Amino acid sequence: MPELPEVEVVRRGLADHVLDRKITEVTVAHPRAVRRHVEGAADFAARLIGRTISGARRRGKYLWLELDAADEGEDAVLAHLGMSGQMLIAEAGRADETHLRVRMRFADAGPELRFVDQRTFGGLSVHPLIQAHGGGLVPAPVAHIARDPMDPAFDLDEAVAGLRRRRTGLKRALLDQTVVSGIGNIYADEALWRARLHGSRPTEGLTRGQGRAVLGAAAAVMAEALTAGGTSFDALYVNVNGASGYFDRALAVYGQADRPCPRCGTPIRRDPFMNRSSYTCPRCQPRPRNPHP
DNA sequence: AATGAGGCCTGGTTGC
DNA sequence: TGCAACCAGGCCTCAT
Repeated sequence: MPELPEVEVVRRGLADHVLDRKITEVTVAHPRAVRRHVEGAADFAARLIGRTISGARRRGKYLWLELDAADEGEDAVLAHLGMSGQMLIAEAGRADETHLRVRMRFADAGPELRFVDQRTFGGLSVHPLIQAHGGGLVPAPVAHIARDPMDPAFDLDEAVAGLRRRRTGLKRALLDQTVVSGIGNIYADEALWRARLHGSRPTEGLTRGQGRAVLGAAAAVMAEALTAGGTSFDALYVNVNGASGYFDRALAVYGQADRPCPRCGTPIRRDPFMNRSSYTCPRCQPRPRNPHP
């Protein structure tokens, strides 16, 4: 499940393999993969052919490749990996993946870029770069996405204030990409556990200290995941596929139902949450008396 | 305006 | 054994 650390690993891989390369051929194998490019697959391809990739950027879970320049109004290829999306660098001639959705070939005839996505929640599209609401030059659909904790311009106190302005449960607020971006279900649960807070705690009752604790924990756990994920892929495998090495060893609560809490030994509990699951330690993270539903 | 629920997807797993 | 139900979950759309 690509969240911020996984997407950052992909971004770094793309920066290593596709920068300064000129696109000469684009194939869209599945129209759904470019559904957010409203002008259609043919237009998507036409806008890329002849362009040179000049930057690999990321905000939260969104990733984009700048084309030719990084000025306002210039285009970028926006990628969202969704649940199962992968960006792969593949030697030309290697067999197609079962769920290959988009292929890009380059003028240098070197390795091609493939977007592979089993569940097609993700996709690619081309957009002009605009000023984001919170600052920075981003593709238009990313304008409403908040800065993430790894952004040098991330403002922790502003993010805490954003959390406390919400009228909802803390975990819902953490997953809301307009308050702070990059956090998904896995790192939300890990951050809440580290901060010893329950996700159904109402945001309006959150102290500034608690807000800093949970966002600080989110930044820390994602930084650790990035370190782990950044070491476990070979040169041509851009996607680390969920930081597989990290998942096994370092997750304290996510997916650990009935296993002992690493801090106190109490069995971790799994509860339904928004058509998915939340994992908590019932002792370290007691449910508040006034839980947000 | 802000919040929350539903829907989109497919392969692996679980249960009858 | 075979098949159906369930599960993973980010994000967009729509309703309240």
